[in-house]
Amino acid sequence: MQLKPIKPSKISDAITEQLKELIRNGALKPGDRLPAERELVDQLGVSRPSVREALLKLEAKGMITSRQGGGTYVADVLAPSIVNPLADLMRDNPEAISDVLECRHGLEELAASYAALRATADDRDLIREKFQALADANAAGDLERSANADAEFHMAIAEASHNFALVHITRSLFDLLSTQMLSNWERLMMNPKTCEQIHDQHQYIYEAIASGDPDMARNAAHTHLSYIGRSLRELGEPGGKRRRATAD
Amino acid sequence: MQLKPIKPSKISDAITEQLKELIRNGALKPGDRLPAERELVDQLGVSRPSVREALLKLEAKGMITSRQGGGTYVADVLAPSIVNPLADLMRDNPEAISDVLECRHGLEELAASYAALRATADDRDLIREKFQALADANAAGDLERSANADAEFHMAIAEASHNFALVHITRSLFDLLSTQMLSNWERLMMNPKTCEQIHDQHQYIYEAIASGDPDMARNAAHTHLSYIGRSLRELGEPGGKRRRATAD
DNA sequence: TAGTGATAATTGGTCAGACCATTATATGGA
DNA sequence: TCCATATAATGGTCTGACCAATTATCACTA
Repeated sequence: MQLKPIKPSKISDAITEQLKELIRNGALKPGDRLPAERELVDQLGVSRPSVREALLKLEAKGMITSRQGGGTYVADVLAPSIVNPLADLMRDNPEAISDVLECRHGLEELAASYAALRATADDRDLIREKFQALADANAAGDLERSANADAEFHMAIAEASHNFALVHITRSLFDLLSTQMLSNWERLMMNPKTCEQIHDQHQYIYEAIASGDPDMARNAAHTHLSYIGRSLRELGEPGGKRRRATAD
Repeated sequence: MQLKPIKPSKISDAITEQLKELIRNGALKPGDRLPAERELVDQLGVSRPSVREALLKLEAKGMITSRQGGGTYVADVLAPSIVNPLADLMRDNPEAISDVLECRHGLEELAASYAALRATADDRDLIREKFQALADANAAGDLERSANADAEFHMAIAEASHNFALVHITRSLFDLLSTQMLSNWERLMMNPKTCEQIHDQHQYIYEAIASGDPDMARNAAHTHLSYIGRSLRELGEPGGKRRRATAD
């Protein structure tokens, strides 16, 4: 059974809650200026470190911003509030992004292999449908639509693996990379030859799954994904190679 | 055009970045204890409030947790977003356990392949060490110790892949399956012949990684894990086969 | 009068040192 | 050996001060 902590009694938490409530109910609107720290100290009857802790937490959540000498202001709600710690960990860190990408690709090979073994007729129809939608979007030159179609194509394969965990993790990694994916896709699709090759690779994957050959499906997925990885590296890091083993 | 702030120079931000990097590259693993605040003060040459600010930010993001008198510990950033839903799924749906196992095995093959490519001399030493510890525990007949050693052996391989996403997800799945693993291990080890074969397979994996051949490492891992999966199915579901494609 | 520049007040950022509350560890006795 | 107590370690809070950046003020000039 889940019990609440007896004492959540950190002073700064109480202050944080109070301020969050003010922002929630509209007493503090985006752009409003908060009272100065020393003023809050007087009003709340606590010390300045406690007030600062509370403000720091809100700032870490992106709800307020502070400028030295300027004051503290309620952040614009329209601003993207990144609360996902993992996304934060990956931001400004291309290496971490490629790690996640690499991981996802490994899972997709696995999914392709199991999909070949376990896909039902309905699964195969759905994959074929997504493949067709992707080809159409590509032909139409609609980059955003084709990027989404690509994601749906690969997710359909994951679902055809009939492995709950695989589907879930794959989807999580997709979400994690969602911000990156469109730009990656755009860079890849700039080259018509690359575009054509990717189309062929998708078709091979589909055909391997449809024919029920797990090894062929895995190889097709591997070929496709290593091609994508290679292309992205060439585009993104001209002359630069991964150098992970020297990190320590 | 997007310009960077001229001075992001808050001291605590620098500390935060440094700690995040340590978490990213695995120097600080989930569950690890951070140095005490006063010790960080000495090491970094800054004041305690600055250190506290940095820690508070990380805590607000959910990357660490602090207990008064206890210390500060690294949380697992992937666990909440990916593993918690899986834990729920497994509780409601025991069938999902084999899915998670299957998924983990796929990730381990991937890890073995990348470990062969990227393992440093230190990595290889650690893997060898864990392999030896596993063999010793096995010889001593200590089931619990050998089950733990097995987990550590496979985690050492994951870490040698130098892919932080792979390490985190693998660790999370290990934790998720930890309750199952001991009983599985006990069932497997009841048969001396199985025990011996598993030892040989572990050795092949280690040798493949040490020789730096990714395909061989992947195959060795695949052989090992499919053997485990097969053995468990034979032991656990006598006469019963997976029947996944009918699940929907 | 309107604009401009220097000056002062305000405000967040940082520091030092101290004490308290809680937890972990070592110590000692049964 | 085991358990209770004493001790140390650690995060939480506080006071007070000074620094750095910003903003507001106001006198001065064109």
